[in-house]
Amino acid sequence: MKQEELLRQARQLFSDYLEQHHQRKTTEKFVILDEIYLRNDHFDSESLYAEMKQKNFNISRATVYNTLELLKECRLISKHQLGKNHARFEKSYGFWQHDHLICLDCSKVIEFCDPRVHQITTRMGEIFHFDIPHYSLILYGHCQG
Amino acid sequence: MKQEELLRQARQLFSDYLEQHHQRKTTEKFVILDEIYLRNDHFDSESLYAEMKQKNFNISRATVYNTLELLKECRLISKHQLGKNHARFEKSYGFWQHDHLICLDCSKVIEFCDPRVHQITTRMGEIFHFDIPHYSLILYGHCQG
DNA sequence: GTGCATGCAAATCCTTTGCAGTGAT
DNA sequence: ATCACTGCAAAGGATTTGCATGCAC
Repeated sequence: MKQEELLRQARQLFSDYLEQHHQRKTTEKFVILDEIYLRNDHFDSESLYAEMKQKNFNISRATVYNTLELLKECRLISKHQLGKNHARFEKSYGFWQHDHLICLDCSKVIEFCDPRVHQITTRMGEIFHFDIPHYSLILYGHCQG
Repeated sequence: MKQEELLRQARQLFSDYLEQHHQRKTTEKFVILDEIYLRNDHFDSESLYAEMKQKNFNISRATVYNTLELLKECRLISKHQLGKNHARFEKSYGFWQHDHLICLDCSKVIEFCDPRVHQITTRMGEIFHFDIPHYSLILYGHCQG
């Protein structure tokens, strides 16, 4: 799918979500969505905020955080808490669900998929009678090891 | 294994570790180790610190954090970053490695084991040529779901 | 005796909150 | 016209740091 088409659909999904949840469709929210879907990396809130400033969008940190929360709720982005002061976000609409392998030396992030992860969440949900809408799997290692 | 025997071995392992890493064997470090091995829960640094205060051990937060770090390095405890301001520790010597399922509603923590987790870490290590000494798997769900 | 570890408090980091003003409905 | 959303700056909580003192070696 083309990048523009993906963004168009993401905007539509966000718009629908805001409507359903009686949230106002502000310019700021959509500017932030656009910015995120232009990026292809694992970014943090500060670098997103900095990029806004640099492009002369007068958007506050509070709004960045509020919008990231909304986008997370409607699953247009995913958030990964890689460590205490190390939260990272990435766009998720139109991409495969995946997990992360992080190098403890150079902080390189590798994405991987393994069907067994889903099997585990399903099985544990059954065993303990939990509905499991979300999980976090992060492998920490040394590259070239 | 009896609790006292487990603690005795943990103390010995800690002592050896400190010696090998040229760290001083202070009273504070061993008092903290004892305190942790008396507990059977997933605790945070503040509750450990509070318990010290309550028992009239004059130990500072700095020392609590320093010692937790050392105990983590020598694998006598494990640390789980359940969310940004939500780190939890538990003793790990003499216990099976396990992962966690957390209820988003009542914060209940369930421990589980699944051999597929280890298979995944091994496989990804092979594929990406990483040495993977550590990982984190946390499932977030709703109980009674 | 030397100098690393400790206690204390201030500093730090990311994130959240309070408030007054703005703009979406 | 309403009142939820925004920008700004100050507050917040967990953890780290700096410095003077004390204790392990």
